[in-house]
Amino acid sequence: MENDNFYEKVYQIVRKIPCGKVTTYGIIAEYLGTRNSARIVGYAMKAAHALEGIPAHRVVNRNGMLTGKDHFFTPSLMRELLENEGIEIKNNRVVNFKDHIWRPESD
DNA sequence: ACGGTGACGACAG
DNA sequence: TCTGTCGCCACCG
Repeated sequence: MENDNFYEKVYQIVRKIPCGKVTTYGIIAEYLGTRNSARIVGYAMKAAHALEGIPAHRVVNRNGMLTGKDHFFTPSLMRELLENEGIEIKNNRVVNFKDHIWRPESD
């Protein structure tokens, strides 16, 4: 279904991210056909904070860094949620980031 | 209606 | 390798 709302498109993808996996803003933007709008994806995630069922903590930047942690209720929440799912975080970064990447196309 | 803003990413030095 | 700069564009006041 063509949804004109860019945010909603982003949310639909983020909702699909499996437990224990992560993806990046750029991957989502690219999958939506707007490779240069990764920034907008991040902006959308900020707004997603108010919604339910959006695992925003599973979206990190291209380096696997938790750049959005400051936008959570507490800065440590993002890390805690990921660690609960078996993802190890070291120095604000996902350890073995490559092994945890999930892509929308593999859904 | 319009300009500033930003949970990014690519590239130059 | 690491830091700085620039382009990108939907949203909000």
